Amino acid sequence: MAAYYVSTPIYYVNDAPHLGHAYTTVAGDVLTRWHRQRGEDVWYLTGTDEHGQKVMRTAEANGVSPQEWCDKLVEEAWKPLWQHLQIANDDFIRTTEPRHTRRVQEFVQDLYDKGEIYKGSYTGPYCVGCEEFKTPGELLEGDLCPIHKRPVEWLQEDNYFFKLSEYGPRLLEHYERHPDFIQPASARNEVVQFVKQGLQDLSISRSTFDWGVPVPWDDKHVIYVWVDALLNYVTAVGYGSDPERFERIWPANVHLVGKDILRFHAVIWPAMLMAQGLPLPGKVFANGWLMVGGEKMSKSNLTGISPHQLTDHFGVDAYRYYFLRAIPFGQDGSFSWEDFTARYTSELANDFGNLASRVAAMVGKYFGGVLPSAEGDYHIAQALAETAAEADRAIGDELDFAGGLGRIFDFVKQVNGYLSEQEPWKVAKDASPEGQARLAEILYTAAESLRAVAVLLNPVMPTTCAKLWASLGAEPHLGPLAEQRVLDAGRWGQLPAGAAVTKGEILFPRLEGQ
RNA sequence: GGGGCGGUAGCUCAGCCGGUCAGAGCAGAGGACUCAUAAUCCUUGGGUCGUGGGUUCAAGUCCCACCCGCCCUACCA
Repeated sequence: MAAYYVSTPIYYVNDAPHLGHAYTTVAGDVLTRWHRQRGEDVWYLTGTDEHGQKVMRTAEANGVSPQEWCDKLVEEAWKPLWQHLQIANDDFIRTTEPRHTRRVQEFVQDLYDKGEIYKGSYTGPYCVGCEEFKTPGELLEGDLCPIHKRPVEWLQEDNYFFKLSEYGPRLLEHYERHPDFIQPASARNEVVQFVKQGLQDLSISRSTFDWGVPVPWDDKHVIYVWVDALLNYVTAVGYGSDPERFERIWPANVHLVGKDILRFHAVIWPAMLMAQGLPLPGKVFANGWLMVGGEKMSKSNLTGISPHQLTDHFGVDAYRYYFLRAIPFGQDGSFSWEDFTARYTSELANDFGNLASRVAAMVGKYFGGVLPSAEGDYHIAQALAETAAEADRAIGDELDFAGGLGRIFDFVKQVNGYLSEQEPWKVAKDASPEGQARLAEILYTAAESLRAVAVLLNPVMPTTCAKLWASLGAEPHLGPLAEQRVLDAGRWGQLPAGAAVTKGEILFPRLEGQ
C-alpha cells in the first residue's frame, strides 16, 4: 500500500526552535495522526537543515565547529521540543548525515552528466563587511549594505548553474493540471505569477565557504544549501539506497512549508524532480505567519514567545489545539495571550472539559458509574454522523484544521444544549421505570457522544483524549483509542451498556493567575 | 520600480459569481437552571463595511484613484 507521506520543512539549525516551527510541525503531526486513524500507512518526516554559511558563522561565534553546533542544538533543543509536543514523526533527517550527503552528490552528479548543470558565473552586489552577496532588493538606497550602510561592490563568482529557466512552461502546465498542487489559492497565484515572469537559471554551488556538501566533480565548491536541503524529502525515504521503500513512500502527499519558503518548494523542487524524471509531490501547502500585535513573530523581536512558555501555562494539548483552531490554516494569524486564555476557558474548559465532567458525574450519581442500556437520541446521533464526516473531510482532506475543529466543537456545544434541555437531574427524581428509562436515554446519548469526540479529537489532543477514553471506560470494550477509526467515529451506539464510567481528573483545569 | 495580501461590531474574523449581507464566535448586559471545572442553557449585536469618485434600477460585494499595514522580488527558517 502506498504510504501517506507528509513532510515538514527541515528547519535551519541556526538557533533554537520557535513558535513558527512548532506551528508547522504540530499541524503535520495532527494531519498524520488523523490519517493513521483512517487506517492508512503513514510516514511523517521532519528534520534539520545544517549546512550553509549562516550556521558556520554562528558556530564560529560560539567557538565550536559547525558539526558540534548542529549536534548540540539538535539534541538539546530540537528533538526535545518535538518530544515535548508529542510529535509522532517516523523519522528525523539531518542534512549532515551520510545517508543524505551521499545521495545529494549522486543526484547532482546525475544532473551534471545529463547536461542539466553547467558552469557559469554569478555577478551580484557583494558586501565586504558581511563577506556575502546581497540580493538587489535588500539594498538600501544608493546600493548600500543594509547592515553596514556601506556601498556594496559588484562581484563575480564562478558557479555551477541548474537550467531552471527551461522548466517554466512545464511547471506552469503542472500547476494548470493540478490546481491543488499549491495551496492555499493565494499562494498558488503568487507562484504562477512569478513563474510566468520567466525563470532564471539557478546557481547551485558556492565557493566562498566550505560548510556544505562538496560538488562531486569540483571540490572547491559546495552545493547550494537549498538544493541540498530539498533533497532530504527523497533521501530520507530511500532514494538511491532502497528502491522498494522509495517506491512505496515517494512521492510525498503533502509538503508543509512556511510561506516564506514556498517558492523553493513550488518552483525549484519540482523542476529538480522533473530534471531527474521523478514523480512530483501531490501538494505543497504553505501556512501563514503567526503574528503578535500585527508583527511577524520571531525570536528577535520582543514579542517572541517560546513554545515552552505557553505549554507551561496552558499545557501541551491546549497548545496543539489553540493555533490550529484559532487560525485558518494557510492564513496569517493573530495570536495573543488573551485570545489563547479566552479559547482555553470557553472552548476547552467550559464547553468540552465540563461536558465530560458533568456526564461522568451524573452516570456516577444516578447509575452507580455503570453506563445504562439505551438507544440514545436520534437527533444527536444524526448530528454526530454529520460532524464526523465533515471533520474528516476538512481535516483529513483539506487541511482545514480550524474548520474541522469548529465542527467538532459545535457538536460539543450541541450536546451541552441537549443536556440543559432534557434536564436529566430532574428526570432522575422520577423513580418510575419510564423515568429511569428516560434518564438512561439522556445519559447514554451524552456518553456515546463523548466517545466519538474522544476519537475525533485524539489526533489533536492525545493526552486529554486518553483521559476521557479512560473515564468512559471505553478501552475494555472498544480497544485502544489510537486504533479507533475517525471514519467510523460517527457510527452511533459503539459504547456498550455496562461500561464503567468514572469521574476521572479534570480535563482542563482552570487557569491560574494572569 | 514590479507583484501579492489585508483594512467589516470592543477583540478575532465570515461574507463565493453585485440585490434579506450588515453576520458568527468571544467579551459585555439580562434571564433560566443546578448534573458539572461559579460551569451550562436562553435572550440581547444600528458597526461611516479604510477614504474619495465611478458603473448599475441596486455595491463591503465590480471599476478607478488615494491612505494605512504586511509580504515577495532568486538564494535566511
